[in-house]
Amino acid sequence: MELINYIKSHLTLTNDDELFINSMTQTETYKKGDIIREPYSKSKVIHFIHQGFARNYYVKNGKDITYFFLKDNSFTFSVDAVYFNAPTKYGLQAEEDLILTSFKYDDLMKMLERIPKMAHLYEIEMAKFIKQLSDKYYLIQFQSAQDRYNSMLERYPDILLHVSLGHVASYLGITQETLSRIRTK
Amino acid sequence: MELINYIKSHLTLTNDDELFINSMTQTETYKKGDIIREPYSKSKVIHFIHQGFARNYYVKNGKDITYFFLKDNSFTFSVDAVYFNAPTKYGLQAEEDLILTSFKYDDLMKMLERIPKMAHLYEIEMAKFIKQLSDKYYLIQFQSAQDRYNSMLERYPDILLHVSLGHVASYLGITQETLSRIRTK
DNA sequence: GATAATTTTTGACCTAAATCAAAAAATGAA
DNA sequence: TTCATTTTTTGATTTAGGTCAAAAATTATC
Repeated sequence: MELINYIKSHLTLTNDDELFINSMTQTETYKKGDIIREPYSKSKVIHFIHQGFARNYYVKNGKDITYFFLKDNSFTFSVDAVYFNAPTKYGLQAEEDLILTSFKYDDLMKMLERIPKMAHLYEIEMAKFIKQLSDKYYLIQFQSAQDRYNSMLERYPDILLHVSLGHVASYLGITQETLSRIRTK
Repeated sequence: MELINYIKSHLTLTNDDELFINSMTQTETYKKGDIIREPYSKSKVIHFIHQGFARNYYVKNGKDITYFFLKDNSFTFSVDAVYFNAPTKYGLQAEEDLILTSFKYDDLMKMLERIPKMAHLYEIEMAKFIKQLSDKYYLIQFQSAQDRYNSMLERYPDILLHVSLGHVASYLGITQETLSRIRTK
């Protein structure tokens, strides 16, 4: 869904508001595997996934580890960069061909000033992110590899269709070999 | 620090604003070990820790597991209850004698309406929470028990002084026995 | 201060999952 | 369709950290 339609599905915009928002956002396309943001960037850009599938990742001891998967109709940005002016560990990569609509955090603030009811939408988006992080944390803290895979199957079966085994394994905090063995059980 | 002073350390309040805020908040004290909120509550109350030390916890297979530690001058509430009207897995317990200032989420919305510049403070508090969750997640995803303890020592040495070994161990996602062995290394 | 209750440490053993390595399968390119 | 590259599976081995149990130390209660 386009960003503007996503917003309009939550609140009513005047024509002028719509033009204002469009003037502050840019839409780009990426190919599968493209890096949208490198790790250690301090970019304060917020991305909305219009179409496709992406992931946040980081590199640790030479290993590529998936931090988060991102579906269409979701937002992503670096909390470290935007709120703490610090480089983020996490890069952003297209898992498949991608259409993104992006805007600067500072411009978001201008939009919220002009269209105050959008602030609540932003608040909800932050809450969604907290909930996802929190659920994921719960999943990993004391569950076996099998349990982790099971709840992935249950909650995000669609992700498994889009993504290589290695990316899922590191997301679940297990090795690729272990995940492979679990799947063939 | 008192909630009102915490707010005033970030922005200027008129006398009227201050009275308004005070009229919507309540301060209570708790003893070490007291349960402030039971797991599975749907309470939409936001707590500010004025003095003392607390933790979020949950129970899994009969085991008590620490989800998060909470220092003074921090806020805590259930994202599930407030934003998704769902019961939260997590309870809230005083790790030591506690003074809390509490207010309802709905009343926070009234405060933000009246004092719009407070909205940014709330936004920052949500961002802080995301950062903490995110850092904690990073810690647990692919680090050894030793590494987890080390970064705890480095980043939150104060927590270790306040809290029993078992509570710290479950927070780090390891058993109490393992943590004990690590400490005596 | 003695006893009870809780918390922490130590020990022996076991298991889930990591590591290393190589084969098989799938995907892509020429 | 063949060859090259990447991804997934399978196998053998190792190990970090879990489990169970009991002793020691600390803290709380009468």
